[in-house]
Amino acid sequence: MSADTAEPSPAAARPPHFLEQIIEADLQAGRWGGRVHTRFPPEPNGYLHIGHAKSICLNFGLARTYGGRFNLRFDDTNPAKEEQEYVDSICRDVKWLGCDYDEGPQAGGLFFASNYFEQMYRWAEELVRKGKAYVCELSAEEVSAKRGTPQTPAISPFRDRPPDESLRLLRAMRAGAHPNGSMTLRARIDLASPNFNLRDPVMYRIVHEHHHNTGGDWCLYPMYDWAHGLEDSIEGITHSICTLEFENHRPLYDWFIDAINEGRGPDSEWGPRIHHPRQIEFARLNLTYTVMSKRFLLRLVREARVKGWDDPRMPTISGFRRRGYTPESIRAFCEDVGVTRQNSVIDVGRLENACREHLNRIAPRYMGVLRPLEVVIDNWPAGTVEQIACVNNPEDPGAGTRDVPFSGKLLIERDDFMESPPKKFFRLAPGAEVRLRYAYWIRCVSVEKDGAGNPVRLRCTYDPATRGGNDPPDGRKVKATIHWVSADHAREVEVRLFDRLFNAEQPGARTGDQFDDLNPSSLEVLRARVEPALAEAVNTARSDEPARVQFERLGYFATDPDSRPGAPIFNRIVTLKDLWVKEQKRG
RNA sequence: UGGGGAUUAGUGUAACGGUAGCACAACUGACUCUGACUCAGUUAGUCUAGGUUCGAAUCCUAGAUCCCCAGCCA
Repeated sequence: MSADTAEPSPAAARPPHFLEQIIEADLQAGRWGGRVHTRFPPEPNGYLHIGHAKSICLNFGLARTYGGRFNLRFDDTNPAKEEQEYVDSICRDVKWLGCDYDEGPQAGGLFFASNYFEQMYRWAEELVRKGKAYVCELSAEEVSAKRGTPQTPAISPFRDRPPDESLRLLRAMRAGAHPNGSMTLRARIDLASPNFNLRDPVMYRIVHEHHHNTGGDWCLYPMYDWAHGLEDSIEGITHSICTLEFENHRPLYDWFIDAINEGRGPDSEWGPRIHHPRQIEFARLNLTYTVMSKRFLLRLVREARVKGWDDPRMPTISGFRRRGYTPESIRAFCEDVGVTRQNSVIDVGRLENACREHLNRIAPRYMGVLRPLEVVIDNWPAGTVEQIACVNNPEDPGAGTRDVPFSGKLLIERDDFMESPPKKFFRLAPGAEVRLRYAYWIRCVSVEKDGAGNPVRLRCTYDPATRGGNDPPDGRKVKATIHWVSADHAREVEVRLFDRLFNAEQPGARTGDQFDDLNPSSLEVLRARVEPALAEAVNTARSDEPARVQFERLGYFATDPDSRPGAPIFNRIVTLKDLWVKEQKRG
């Protein structure tokens, strides 16, 4: 298993990307006292997806590269959407990815924005007293109506309310004296700014709702723009990395911290200045044939179009985990796609490739037949069973061999036989000869069919001189090797095959509704027949991680948690590359 | 229409005034007891138009295209 540990050190092999360049320049300039401290700040309102994985790996990787720390922080400022279930799943996913926030050299810790509510509130009162914030009694609809246009300013009739009065109202808001939506605390910035985010943004709104962490302590909840920079500041974050759509929010991020710091200093009545991190934006990950929005994924789950957040077809981290992806391969993928400020769409095939690359190194091989076709070997000595030694992993010489029983009644893959094969079909056909992997060469002498004309049994002969699958002395050649199982020894197992969830490269591009591009047949469940050693290996596997194996010539498979003792279920993680499929599509 | 960003082979991504390189995809071929893996090779690119310069993907000017922004979401 030594191949498993070989993961290239990411930042070493390539030129530094723009974030690394920024950090190196900051380090060079002595900013932050040489510290690097990053964070991943999810809102617990859904499960993490592969796009989040990129952000997690980025933030954690930066901390690792520069000997810094990495925090996991829940940005839990909206109780209406957040749940403990999501908190739990996020913690698990981040750890599974190998980005440990509470153990190891990068451990910065686990935090909740909601634990800072008291501190944030004190700063809010400070801004009110400084005349930088005021209580506004406009309704949401009125604010919207008075937003103005890019050219005309917004209108806010309460912005000149005296600080004392705002302070009194703010305290009443906090005390629960007012219903949802009746008033807000707003920052007094610039009603005419072409950046709408600066048109006196809301800092606090009233939400009478139970919070997963603070329970009923608060009915006043901070908005993202007010809260986020403060969270970063409190934790001593140096580089606050977020996605491109927050670019227009950066002036606000800076404004709030500057507003708090105004008048602060060593001898100030307000206290010392607070830490001011730097927000930097990068382009989020997009994948072909994939929808990444949490809202949409939630809909898939709620409308039962998939079996849950961890359905192996979902682009969630838990979905990939259940499907059988390794964290190593997801990390390698995130490293591979790079970090820039350009919007892009990555070919989902690259994720699959990263997975194949890792699994090829570590997955033991077995033989299994998905759609069986019976083969009877006419000249096989009746009643005899031979044990065939099979290589466990050609990529890993230390993996050894196992015995697979061989007999006169076999099962092969339906796709490996064609009655009237095209020119480039090298497998079994009437009169044709193939190698059974590690076993013998067989020749098809006749085909038995059912009433509908479908082949149900192949009658073949074997060549004893090809024992072990080796070339016979007469110099004969075969162009194909196929997999097989002994019919009477094979175990039946459930296999789940997945196709992409969407038929369109960019779901929703056609009609505007991503649901219109859902692939109706993205799941196929089969009863497959596998060699006995596989069934045994699975029973002894650890339960916290799936057993991952290669079915020779078919793909990589992982045991699903639905498995029961003696009744394993295999998810196909990804197929092997298949040039024959490509050849067929070419026509 | 206002503001903020981005444009380099099919897709991604380097090159930071000095030979446009890499990965994936595609296509050839070699190897092969997995039509896998591996290896070798081929095709193919600086959004446009001007300018500065001995020299421009890089700097300047003008334009084009795409993305984001008018939640009491994050």
